[in-house]
Amino acid sequence: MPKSESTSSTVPTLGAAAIACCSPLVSEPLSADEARRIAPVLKALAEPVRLRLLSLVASHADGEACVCDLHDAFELSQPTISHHLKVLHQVGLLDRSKRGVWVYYRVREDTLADLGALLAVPAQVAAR
Amino acid sequence: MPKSESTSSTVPTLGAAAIACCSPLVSEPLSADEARRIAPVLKALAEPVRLRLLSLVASHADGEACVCDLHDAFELSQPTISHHLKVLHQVGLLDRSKRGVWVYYRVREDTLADLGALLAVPAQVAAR
DNA sequence: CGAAGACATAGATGTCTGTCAACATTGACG
DNA sequence: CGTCAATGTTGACAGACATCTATGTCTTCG
Repeated sequence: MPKSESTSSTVPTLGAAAIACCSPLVSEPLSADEARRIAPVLKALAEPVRLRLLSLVASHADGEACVCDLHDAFELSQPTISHHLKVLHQVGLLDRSKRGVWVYYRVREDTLADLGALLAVPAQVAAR
Repeated sequence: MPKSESTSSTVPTLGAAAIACCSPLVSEPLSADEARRIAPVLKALAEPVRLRLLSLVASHADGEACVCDLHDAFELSQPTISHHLKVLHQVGLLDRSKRGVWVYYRVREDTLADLGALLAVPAQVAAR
């Protein structure tokens, strides 16, 4: 019986739930707590290799990619790639699912979209 | 005669120009160069204090705030706030303008909006 | 069972970074 | 001109982080 992983719920305080609550950055001052919750998600993205990893996963066929595919795209050791994927997973930007020997990663579009909305500039603010 | 600063052009390789070129993260794989250009901007944002600083500046009256206002909102030394503001300025997220003794910072909405667009999930991708 | 392959974890190491204290700079004002 | 107030700069230091090698854990397959 194939184990149906539930690693996604390992870090319940991060991910989309940490961001969806907040109004856009430029609309009202962010509280210290909100900033502390959101910063790790941005920090996970703020690394060239992880940015490319996320982008690669998202644009891969079927929206998911296994570690081997991703590893081949970089000149980095497999543990390093694994480490970066873990970081992206921990903050809720990537979903993991193990099928057979392979582990597939998929972009959590809700988290990414929430981040995008947080950074977006609402029309009434832009017309300043 | 009040000096009209041009500190904005100190780091021409960063800011909005570094991001506006790229299609959304999830649309196609990011090149290594694009990732290298974009990551510093995200890294500047990926810090709780800087997140709050940007948010504070944006929601301040007239969209700008002087260092003294910002400093008062944190329990950090003035040099530390100054350092964070410099980081945000260097990547093109904040504009500086000195008027008399005070230095006013203002959010560069173009850079921020470009970042938001980069992270946004286009409709055709979301409908997967 | 045993070997091989895919991925994760652990420990080590060099580099980056957030913070502060001390000092420098600049403009207002008596 | 001299003092004060608002910012920026420098140097130092502790903690965080990206990367590697070595090793561990599963899963498949002969």
